Amino acid sequence: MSMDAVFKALADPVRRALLDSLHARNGQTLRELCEGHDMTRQAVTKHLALLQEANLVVTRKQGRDKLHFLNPVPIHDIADRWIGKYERTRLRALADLKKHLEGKRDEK
Amino acid sequence: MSMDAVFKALADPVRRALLDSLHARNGQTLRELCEGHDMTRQAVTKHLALLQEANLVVTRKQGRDKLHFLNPVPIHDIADRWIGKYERTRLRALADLKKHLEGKRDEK
DNA sequence: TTGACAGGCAACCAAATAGTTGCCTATTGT
DNA sequence: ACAATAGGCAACTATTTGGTTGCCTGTCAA
Repeated sequence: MSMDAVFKALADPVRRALLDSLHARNGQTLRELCEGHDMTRQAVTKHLALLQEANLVVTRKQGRDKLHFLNPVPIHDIADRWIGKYERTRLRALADLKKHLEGKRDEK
Repeated sequence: MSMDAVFKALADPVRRALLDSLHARNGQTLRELCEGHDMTRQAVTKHLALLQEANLVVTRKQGRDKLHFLNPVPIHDIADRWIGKYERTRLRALADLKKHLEGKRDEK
């Protein structure tokens, strides 16, 4: 699964709001997800398409409605594989940062 | 600190590679960070500017060199505040997803 | 069966982004 | 002093992106 698609999908505040909305209440229809967003249904559809490409959202057609479900796995993967890597050596980076700030203070 | 700037900064693979590079060796100059990227120095400068706006990278001028340091705090914050929220209810979302898949199988 | 409602598709538009080139300043080493 | 090196700034271009409008299909309910 392309991690880049997930990062790109998370980059937009509207899309994060859509995830938040599904997080609060899963299985919403397109119309429901449009509420509170000052844009057309088609614009929201496009955002949802990106979320689906990133596998963050999965859908099911039910009658004339389309239900949207949150898939937390890609977020979990990012936390695990990518952020975890930085957390592991966070203290070293912070030490470097401290040294940098001290160096800065030394100047002039 | 604007969380949006951090997400936006992380959305680009070049910028994530720059963070990885600093993660591997902190305090690199602009020229050093340019190595291995098939683009001009100015393009890399622009990427670094976004990383600095997101407070993911901090710099110090040393003579005619500019040293770049990784600041892991914003990444930590995202893991903590944003991803943590999804992790907490991950099992419920996965249960919903399972139900959704079962529902799909029932169709037709 | 027909009107209303949920959603899909495609063309189009404007703004943001990623990149370039050209030229400038500052610092270093000889 | 001066050539080489590190980096900054601004203008320009092309592509991507976020959004719109218009129209179409499918489903439900009266």
